[in-house]
Amino acid sequence: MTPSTATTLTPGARRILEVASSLFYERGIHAVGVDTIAAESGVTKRTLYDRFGSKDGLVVAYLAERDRRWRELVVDALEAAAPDPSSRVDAVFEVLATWTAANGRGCSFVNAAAELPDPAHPARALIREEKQWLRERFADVLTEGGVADADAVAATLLLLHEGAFVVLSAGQDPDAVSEARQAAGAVVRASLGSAGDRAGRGPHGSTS
Amino acid sequence: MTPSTATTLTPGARRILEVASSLFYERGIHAVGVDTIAAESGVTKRTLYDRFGSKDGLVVAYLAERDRRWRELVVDALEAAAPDPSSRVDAVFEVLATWTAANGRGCSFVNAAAELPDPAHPARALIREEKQWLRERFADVLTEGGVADADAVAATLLLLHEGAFVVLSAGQDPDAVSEARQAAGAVVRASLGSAGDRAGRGPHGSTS
DNA sequence: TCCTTCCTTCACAGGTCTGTGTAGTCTACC
DNA sequence: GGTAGACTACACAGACCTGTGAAGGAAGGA
Repeated sequence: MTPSTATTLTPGARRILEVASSLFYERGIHAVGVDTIAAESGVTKRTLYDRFGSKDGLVVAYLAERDRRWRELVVDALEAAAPDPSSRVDAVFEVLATWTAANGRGCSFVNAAAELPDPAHPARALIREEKQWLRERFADVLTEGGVADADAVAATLLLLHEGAFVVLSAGQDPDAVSEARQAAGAVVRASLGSAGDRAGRGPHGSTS
Repeated sequence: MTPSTATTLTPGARRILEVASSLFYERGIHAVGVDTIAAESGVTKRTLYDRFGSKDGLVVAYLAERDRRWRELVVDALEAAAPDPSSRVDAVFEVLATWTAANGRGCSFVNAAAELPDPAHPARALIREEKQWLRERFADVLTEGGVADADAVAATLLLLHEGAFVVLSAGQDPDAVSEARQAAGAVVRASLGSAGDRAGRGPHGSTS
């Protein structure tokens, strides 16, 4: 538990960030004005600009804070899981299930990317890194589990993970996460199977 | 080839829709004002409101038109493909490759969903139907190909398809679509293998 | 000739947006 | 007592937002 970014904030700044985080996520970034954020934080606009410099600065802080909280969950889940690749990958998808249960509006990074087309926007780097980080966690788990083509399998797992987020929120399929979880399990088992023999049962074949 | 929605539009309305489509997609819906759209279409704001009623009406028309064009591509590709499930599923992912090459800002429906949180917004129904439609096309192809658990496999294919879109645009991984295409091929082959033929190369084997 | 459709021109209402300038208060700490 | 930091209060700039009202021109069909 390293002292988080949140700890270094002044009380007003922390309230601003909490309110902004909630409003940006629920309503969208462009749809929420700084006046609203300041009012709901019980703070003046002056304070908001003194703390975060600009609306963009606040947006970046919002994404960074969500990123931090989510990574913490993933890291903790990976440490708590049984050491075999199937269990560890499944733990990541369980975090997704928990996270989406409390965050019904999809992935804040994907949503932010939709609203911030400028590739030079500082938030875009955060978004890119978030996806890459998860992919690397998958690859680590698979490599440590002895999977040969860990990078390729990790790529597939990332696709399933992100696909679940989108199909759940935009497509409104309530089973998306559990579908992804099952498919991920099948992919991991197939990749473990192919380490020894190349047969590979189907992704929807018999489970335990 | 049924006469499309576009054909019934007046010349001015068609220009408005073309411009709005381009601007909404490239910059986002909230970020583009009706003044800009009217000006770039060489049309007055009055005409825009006479044709589409409101900005929301124009947004719905924009999404419906993109939906129509994309479905046309998918239907054509499915008809042109060899009749086996692997080829037909691959054809859908080839459409995705073509489409994303010309549409670098991700899925317009996912982006719209990010900007339109209200579940009652008419665009949300379009978005939900679009994802469902693709899933049903996958399920049809698999059922006709004799796959037993066609629905579950179709769900996985949809996850890979949507995941590719997101990882490409938000995650900025240029290989996302081809990764999804390969993974989809492996999933389909595995599901076929578990029905009849036992070919089952690994999930990351050679593709043609 | 009349009527409809499409579109133009232009002003305007009423609001919201991000961001700044100025002045001053309260609290904690040295 | 002095000082620094956090915060309030509030007006304001300048731009942009969606949407409407009133009046009229031009083309094509009945």
